[in-house]
Amino acid sequence: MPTESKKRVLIVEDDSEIRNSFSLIVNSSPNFFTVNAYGSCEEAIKNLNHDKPDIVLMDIELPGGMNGIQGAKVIKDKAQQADVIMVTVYEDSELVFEALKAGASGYITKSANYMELLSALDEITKGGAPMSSKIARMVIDNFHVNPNSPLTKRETEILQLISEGKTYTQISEELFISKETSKTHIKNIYAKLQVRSKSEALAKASLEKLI
Amino acid sequence: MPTESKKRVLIVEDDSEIRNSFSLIVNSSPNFFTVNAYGSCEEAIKNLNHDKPDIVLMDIELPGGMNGIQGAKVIKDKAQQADVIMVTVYEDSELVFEALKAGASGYITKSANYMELLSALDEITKGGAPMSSKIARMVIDNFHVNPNSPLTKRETEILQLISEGKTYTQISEELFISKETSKTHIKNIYAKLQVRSKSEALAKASLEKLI
DNA sequence: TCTAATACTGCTTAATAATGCGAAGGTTTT
DNA sequence: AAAACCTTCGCATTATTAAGCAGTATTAGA
Repeated sequence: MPTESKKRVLIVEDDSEIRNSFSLIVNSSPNFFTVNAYGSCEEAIKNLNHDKPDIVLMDIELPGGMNGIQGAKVIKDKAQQADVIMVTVYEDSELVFEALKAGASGYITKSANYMELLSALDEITKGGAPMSSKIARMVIDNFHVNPNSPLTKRETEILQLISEGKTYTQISEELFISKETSKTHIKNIYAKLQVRSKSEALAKASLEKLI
Repeated sequence: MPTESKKRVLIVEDDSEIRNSFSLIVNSSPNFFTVNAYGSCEEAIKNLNHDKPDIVLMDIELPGGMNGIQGAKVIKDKAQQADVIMVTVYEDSELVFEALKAGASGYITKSANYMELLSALDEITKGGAPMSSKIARMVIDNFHVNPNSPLTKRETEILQLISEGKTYTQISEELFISKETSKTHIKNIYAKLQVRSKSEALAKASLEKLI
């Protein structure tokens, strides 16, 4: 594969040992090459237009200024075509979801060996989302709706309509019930969830995966 | 591995050819065995307490009565310990997310061969979430926040507080601004999103991934 | 079959939220 | 330097929502 069609990989990692090791592995592949490797997001962002990365390997725990999550956000803003893979020592915690929200499309650990790193690059190149078993499960579990909801079917139905932004009147029209009935159902929902407004009900519903 | 420690796999699939083929593959493994194979959810659910499956391979497109998504919901309700893997011909569409919400922990295609099926079972057994590259990416993309939000930083901050169920007063206290200022920001958010209430703003924000 | 849970309807009052209008100081972009 | 945008603040009015209180009808389970 000629250099021109090789995927351009950008590395952002403060540990020079890991940085060099990753860089060597990337360059050992016929399909990828390290276009640059920086110790901070700031440097990487400064040279983004010049480096034009296809893939960014982004350390999540960067010292000082900008961390990997903020960095991913900026990179996805300035170079949407770039796929960001987070590199981290921690596999659990809220950080994973924050990174995904920031625009990361993959998640590998710093302990990744030759094979694991290259297969992550392959996976993302073919439109996938490389991640460990554990993270895949975390992500999937995040979708699951709680089967032990305290709400009745009707209440859940109404909560669903609230989440679509419907007013009392719209809900009653949609369900062919009186406005007063909608209000009663919503009152009951509030009592069960111990909230006092639609927005608060939605916050709790999202937290407890009721819809 | 003695039978007692083999994982109990339940198959729900209306096509008898696929059903038998899957059953044979499962039984060929030293780690799994087919505890039963049904053509409908109803049958499977009826015998759930007897079959005690560890893993359910659930066809998503079932004819008649209950489809695979409804089936997954009931199974996760009656047998929470069971991991459900959806089996489907379609890989895209809203169905994937519906299945995940219903409680599925994996997603494979009907064209899955020997290797693919067994590695999906292995993957789910070790706590992962087997799925194709395409679906992994769909799922991950679903987390991404739109980097081209029409909202300003402050407006996004306020929208975030709205999503936590906060009132005008609470928002103003939290941000050390007057209640009137909160109202102005929210008015501006409504204008930009073309909505007329907090709930509607949240619905639109979720749709367009603004927070 | 009874009965408990759920679904439904209505009224009143108080609290919040939504809308429209105007305005001023600060920052960033052109 | 002007223009455009962001953030902040206030007032008046109307609309919608929240809450409390009361009751009937229907349905699913013991």
